[in-house]
Amino acid sequence: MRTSQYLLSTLKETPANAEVISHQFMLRAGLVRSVASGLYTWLPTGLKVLRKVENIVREEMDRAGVIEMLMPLVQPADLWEESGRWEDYGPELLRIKDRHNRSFVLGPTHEEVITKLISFELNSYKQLPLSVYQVQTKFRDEIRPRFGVMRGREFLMKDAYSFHLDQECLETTYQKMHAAYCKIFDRLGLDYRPVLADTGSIGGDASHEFHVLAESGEDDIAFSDSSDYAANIEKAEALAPVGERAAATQALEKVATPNVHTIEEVANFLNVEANKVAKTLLVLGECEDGETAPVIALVLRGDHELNEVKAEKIAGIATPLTFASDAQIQDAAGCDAGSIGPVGLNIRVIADRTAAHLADFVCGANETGFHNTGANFERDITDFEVADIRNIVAGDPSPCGQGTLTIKRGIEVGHIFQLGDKYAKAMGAAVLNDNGKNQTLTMGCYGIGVSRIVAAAIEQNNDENGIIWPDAIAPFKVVIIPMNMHKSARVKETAEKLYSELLAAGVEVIIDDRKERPGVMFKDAELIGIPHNIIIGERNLDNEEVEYKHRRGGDKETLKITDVVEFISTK
RNA sequence: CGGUGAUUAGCGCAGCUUGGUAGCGCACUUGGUUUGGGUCCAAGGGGUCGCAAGUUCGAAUCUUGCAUCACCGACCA
Repeated sequence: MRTSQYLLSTLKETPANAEVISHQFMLRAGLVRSVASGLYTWLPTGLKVLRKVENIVREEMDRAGVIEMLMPLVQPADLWEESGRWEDYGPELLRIKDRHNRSFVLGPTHEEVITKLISFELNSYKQLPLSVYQVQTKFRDEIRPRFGVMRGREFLMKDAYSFHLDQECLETTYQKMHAAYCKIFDRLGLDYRPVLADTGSIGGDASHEFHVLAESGEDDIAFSDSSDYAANIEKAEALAPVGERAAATQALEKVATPNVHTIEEVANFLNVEANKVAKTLLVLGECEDGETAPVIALVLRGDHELNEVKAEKIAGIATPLTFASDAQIQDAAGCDAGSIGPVGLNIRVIADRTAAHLADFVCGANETGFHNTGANFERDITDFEVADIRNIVAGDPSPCGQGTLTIKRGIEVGHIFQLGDKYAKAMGAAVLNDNGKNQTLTMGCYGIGVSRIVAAAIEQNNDENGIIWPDAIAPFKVVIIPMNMHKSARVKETAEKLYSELLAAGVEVIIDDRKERPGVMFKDAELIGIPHNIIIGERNLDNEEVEYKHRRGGDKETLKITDVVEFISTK
């Protein structure tokens, strides 16, 4: 490629509405342009990177015996009604109508289409197991798209689905996929971790997420410092404190705490640590049609946060988790939100494991402007349940039993699920087993955010001058930067010679043949992040040499012109 | 959806308070100059001032409504 015939589209200045590094560099390096919120055009350079990621994913899927196919972006509403997700998926599912007023969706994922297809295509257990994948555009009408292509509304995803007769077979494929994913992220050259994950709204049993570690990530990942345990904070279990709860030593006492609401204010006002205060949150329980929802109290230690995913899973608590309104709080506790406490509360009380370990603690007195001190479980609160409902915090013991947890930020770039029979049952995907009986299939699904990987790779690989691509996904392998080739016939001749030799050797090379000063060419090459730089100048030509520099840094070296092609080919 | 802020040339911004010929830098075109890290000089081209209504002799500027974009939160994965 010649820059003179290419759409380079680099920007000197950072566009005002790009916040994160990857978004800024993707715009400045001319990888993408925004069309509307969460919708992007991929410019030539960006597309090259996107395709490289896609191809690595494709190669490893193929190698793992997964078969490629392609499903439509637009899907009929019937399929979604059949799976139940027409109702369950919510407004993120973009619903559209055609000219005949028939309802369709823009596919946010393809479980429905694939499961329906498989229900027609497969008849016998002898055809199992089967794994298929596609690389397709997905559309999710995110409430707030952000960070460029990191969380766009339209994005490129690899989604794979596997079909099995039983759980054991599913688990074998799941492990193969796990290994294939590790291979993919290894090849991409990213610093990533597979972590235990919650299965979320897609449902199912077991799940791992693959995270690229980066400060700008939207997820918190918990790691053990002395084992390979890693889990999304949504999933990481908070163990019960060891030992018995301390015995009560203080009497229960009601104290006036005027205009004191938050845990911080309560702790300051009463001069105690936040970890000696219990906070009580009221949420709604499940209700039958027509009934008023019951209110349930969740008790946490003052310095801990509620884990909504864990709370939602407790039987009787409404999904999605809904906090009680001010009126419902008044009704259930008889006070404002800042003064709720478990003592004397006449509703279901669920205490977090750590909160349940408190003794002589402070809590709301269920009277606006008052708190209790010296509160104790068993003595003052007789009827309560204990559950793990908090987020783990750094320093907590690891659930694996080894070491303590630290927390890092991650960008979710892959997610694998064991789905079970949720969709197979709903869509009637079954085969005859070896007894000639109909048997519902068991499924797995496996996603990789292809376009998100491009952004994640930049988050992890950049400096003040621009992107530093991992070699495997760089848009070009080599850039030839001739110094003043419009003045020097020797430079021009050498540059052109090397360019055609590299092309002939199958190397992805771009030559900067613009009539620009050297500084401009260096800056652009660095911004775009091309790994290998060949610099050709008069000063080295007398020795039949050119300079070589790697984007990642290190000293410039000189190469004999005759050695360049081989040198680059071995990189 | 709640909160905050923004919208003036392709990009980054000023002008608005106090209404009166729409500006600057980058980019672009032309000529010259320079040539190992975003040269310098000169001359140019390019704007329904987000949209609509209102006030006014006159609106980028004041008023109202709407739209779009971004960030924080909630949501989602």
